[in-house]
Amino acid sequence: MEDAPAPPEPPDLLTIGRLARHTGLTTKALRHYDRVGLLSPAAVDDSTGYRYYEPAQIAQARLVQILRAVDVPLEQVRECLLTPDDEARIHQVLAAHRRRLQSRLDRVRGDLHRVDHLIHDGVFSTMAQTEAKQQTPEATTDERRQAIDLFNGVWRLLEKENRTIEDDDTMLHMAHASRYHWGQVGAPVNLSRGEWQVSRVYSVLGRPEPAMYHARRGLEIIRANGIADWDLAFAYEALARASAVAGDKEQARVWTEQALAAAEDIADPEDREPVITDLESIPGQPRFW
Amino acid sequence: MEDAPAPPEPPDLLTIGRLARHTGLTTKALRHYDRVGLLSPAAVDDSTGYRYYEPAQIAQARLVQILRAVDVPLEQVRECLLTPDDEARIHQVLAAHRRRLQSRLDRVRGDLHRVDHLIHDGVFSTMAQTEAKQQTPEATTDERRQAIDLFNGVWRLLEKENRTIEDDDTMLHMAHASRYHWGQVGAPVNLSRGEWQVSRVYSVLGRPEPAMYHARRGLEIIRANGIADWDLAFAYEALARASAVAGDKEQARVWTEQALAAAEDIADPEDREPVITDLESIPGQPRFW
DNA sequence: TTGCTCCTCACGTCACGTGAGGTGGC
DNA sequence: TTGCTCCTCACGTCACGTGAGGTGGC
Repeated sequence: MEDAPAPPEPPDLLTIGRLARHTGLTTKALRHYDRVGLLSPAAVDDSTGYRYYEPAQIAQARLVQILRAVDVPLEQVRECLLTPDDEARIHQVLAAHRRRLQSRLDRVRGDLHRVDHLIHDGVFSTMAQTEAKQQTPEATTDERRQAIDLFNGVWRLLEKENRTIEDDDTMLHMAHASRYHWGQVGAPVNLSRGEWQVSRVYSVLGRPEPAMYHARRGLEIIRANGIADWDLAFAYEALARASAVAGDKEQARVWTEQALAAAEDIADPEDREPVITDLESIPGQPRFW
Repeated sequence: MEDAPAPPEPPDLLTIGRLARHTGLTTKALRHYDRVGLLSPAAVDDSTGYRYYEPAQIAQARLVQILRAVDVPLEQVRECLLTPDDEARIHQVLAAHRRRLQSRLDRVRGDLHRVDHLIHDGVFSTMAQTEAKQQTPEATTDERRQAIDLFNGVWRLLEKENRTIEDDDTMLHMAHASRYHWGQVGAPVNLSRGEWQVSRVYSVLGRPEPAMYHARRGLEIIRANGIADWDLAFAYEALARASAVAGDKEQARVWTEQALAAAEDIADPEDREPVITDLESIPGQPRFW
């Protein structure tokens, strides 16, 4: 009574193609999962090499599909399969993956902005600038160079997808080191930006107390020196983010409004966008942190 | 009078390490560029294998660094080096790369949203839904399934980074096909979403006339059927985007305001964010298109 | 002798996709 | 006989990074 020719399969077992159709995975992918031991068939025909899967494996394969569809790395998927039906474990994996994706997003967004600048200013004038910087390594003091390099290094780490705990240490101290060197050679605006970055690092690391502290210091420096425009908007952004990390949604909202208001006063409209974009990455839902 | 021990180098030529320091590239990267013939040293010492670069190559290497820093593929970098000082060519490459990055951004953003939903709703309830869908393939008509699959297929192509002209063709016709099948079996809301997607495809392909046409049709269907909420906001978004593609900044601004106003009325606040985010990817600067 | 720069392989990365070439049963 | 599903290698992807093991001149 079957309308399709029955493959030579034991009853109730699925061939690789059937499982593929049940799950939205490709047969190539399923063979790959077998090879790497992520999801192996319940039985294999010795003579033909045909793979046969149990019906219970459909759920597992489907879980793999769902996780891979949002690009969870195979190793993390493996962890989810090891402790089946462990919603808490999966939740952890997803939370970690969310952070990974956020870093990726920041990175791509950064690339996009820089490409826009290259298009806008032209590559050769950008090159001329870099050249000027690098040809006079003595003109800018070593310490200034160091402050800049450290600042950029922190950015790179913030955008790194798989930071180890050691990376976090490095990033943390590096941010302080950059701020320190700015303290030796920088203008007030450099100090406030240094405080901003230190605050950002603490927010990303989920430590509201220091995040809030340095965000406040940044704002104080800005006010004391009559700095406005872009830097002011970002000072409020830091406060909003730190508040969100602290779980204070109400305060986060208030500071976000302030940041948006300050963004309105930014002279160059093209400079407004980064503020808005950045504000968006503030976790509205503290449960993700 | 030199303070560093002079490497055994012909006068005025740079060793690989020096060039690296001049450009911010690593020596590993420079050796790689040599291997693949992207940037080869002017001279190589036969006995030691030492690479020596001409001072004129500093500018080339620096260009490579700048482009790679924003992740321009090596093949595109190669094109920029072939016609030196060709700012127009570089501009083209950068414009193409901007599109690539935009696709990447959309993709990561999509993953992030889906992860949020998985975290919010739980993986198992998501699986239960998928199961329900797939277990009753006869319950939903084939045509409905086709409309959905085509719709999703268009999304995948929109997020693809290196669309060929054939991909563009496929995407275009696929969007119309999806809309057609919805026309056979869908509710008005499906039709409006179909029109929205068709409009989006034309916008992405830089064709304002049809983009505008289908955006308008989408809005008409929505109004005729009293549809509101999210769909209404996106209808305005499509009009804003199409206007931007047409180069009409003023109209784009007006429709964007409308979209934002409509977003305010969306019941679930979590559903507001996608609208805002999407509005942001509208090119404010038509020169990029 | 120690340091520093330079060299060449060979392999790893990440998750499969793409053939080539062939089998087995309806 | 034709179609369809299934199989196993082997190689490619992208841009380098990571050792291992060694050289050459101050």
